[in-house]
Amino acid sequence: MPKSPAPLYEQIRQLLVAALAAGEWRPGDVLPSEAALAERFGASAGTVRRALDELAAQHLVERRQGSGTFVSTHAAPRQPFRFLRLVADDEVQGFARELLGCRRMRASAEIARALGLRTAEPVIEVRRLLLRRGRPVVLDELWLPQRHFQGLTAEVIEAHPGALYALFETRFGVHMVRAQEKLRAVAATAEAARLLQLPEGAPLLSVERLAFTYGDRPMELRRGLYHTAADHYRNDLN
Amino acid sequence: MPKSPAPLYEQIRQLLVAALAAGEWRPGDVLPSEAALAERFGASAGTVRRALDELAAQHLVERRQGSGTFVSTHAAPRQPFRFLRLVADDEVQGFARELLGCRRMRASAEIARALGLRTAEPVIEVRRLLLRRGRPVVLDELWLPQRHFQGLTAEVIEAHPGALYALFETRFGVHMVRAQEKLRAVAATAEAARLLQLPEGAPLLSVERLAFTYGDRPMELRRGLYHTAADHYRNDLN
DNA sequence: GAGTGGTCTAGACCACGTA
DNA sequence: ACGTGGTCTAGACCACTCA
Repeated sequence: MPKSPAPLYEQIRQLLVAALAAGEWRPGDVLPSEAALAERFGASAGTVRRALDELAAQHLVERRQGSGTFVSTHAAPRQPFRFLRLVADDEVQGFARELLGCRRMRASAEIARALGLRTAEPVIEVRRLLLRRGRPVVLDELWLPQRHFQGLTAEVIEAHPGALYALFETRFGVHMVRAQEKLRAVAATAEAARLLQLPEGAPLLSVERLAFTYGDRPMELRRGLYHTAADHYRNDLN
Repeated sequence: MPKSPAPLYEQIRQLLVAALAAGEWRPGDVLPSEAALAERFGASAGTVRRALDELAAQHLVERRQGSGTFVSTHAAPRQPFRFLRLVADDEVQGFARELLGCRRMRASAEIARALGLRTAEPVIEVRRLLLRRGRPVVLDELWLPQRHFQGLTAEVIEAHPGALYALFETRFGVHMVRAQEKLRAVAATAEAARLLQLPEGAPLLSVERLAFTYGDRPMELRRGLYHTAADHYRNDLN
């Protein structure tokens, strides 16, 4: 509990997040206008505007002058790989994908801890490759709490043309809002080397990601192994 | 040239950046109050406030309620290593430093291109180790345009207790504002292995950083090799 | 042309830090 | 007690999008 109550724009921001989490508006939908929201929350337009600006800064919504304020979506619009920081040295864009597997399993202690589950709760494991110019550059393994992703199978993934996070939105109503990554340099295991067509022991960039949906609830643990010979992980520091 | 002129708050922001670059206020100094700046620029307090908020979001200034608006500094206050994303797995903080060398040299083509110099222009090269619990974890090499760092020697570095970027501010008036990093996994060379006390070929995280001062002028090229056994590079994605 | 977000203003009041 | 930034309001006008 804060000593002094949070400012009104912050309270409104939280109410809007709660409404987004409850699905009042889906990704891609347009929100009510500032004036309408001001009336709904009994605040001035300026205060609602501030709340919306904060949400836009967090990429929860997207503002378009003349059109309205829209719920952000991983589908279609901008980058289909908003959270993927791997870029080609020659700036070539895009990846091909190859699904390696999708199976149900029970959460290891580590996976359970990361996702806030009990050990041995059911999770779904997905493994795949990302390729650039026909060469594999990323080996991805990811784990999802099964209760939020009922019905996710290899067929569903293969049938979906867009990014995984777009599939999660449209099919399961799970929108990834932010993520934390831990990076390390590791030596390729025999299996990783085989899949990435590298010698065993080759240096790989290990990227462990925990992705969160509305309300900071962890919804995906992902471990990527990036081959960084002709690609690099780009990061901007402010 | 933009068709329509930039908004007033953006013009004011740019004027403030220019004043910061010209040294009208030094890192740590307090800026004039919002009201004073509003009079100076002939704008309303709200418009100046917006400009200052943008600068605060970019970490160019720091606002303290009741005290004033201050020019950001790498010296003392918050993190002495604002741009260093390497954290210990057990969250232990801080590093010891060991200077390996500081010498004048001529810019290679690559260094010149990164720093916007002509090939063979004079630069200063610094090499050092960062240690945690007595063990080396980072091997840093960095290159600086000599004309902006006249008088930088090993003795000057050794005599300075704080972070390098704090030294650059106080001694050379160069404040690093933002940076771009490119990360790769590489195999330790013989020399890197020796300095980091690792077997040759061990996987290392290579971090190539280009740091910019006011006005997006590149002022430092740095290449770090991070040993990521008990530490990891942390990144937050929004 | 109607409706949306974007800019700019003026003013009131509050919260905080310092002397 | 004073000066600072932080919040909130009300209203005017502009710029853009789309039917």
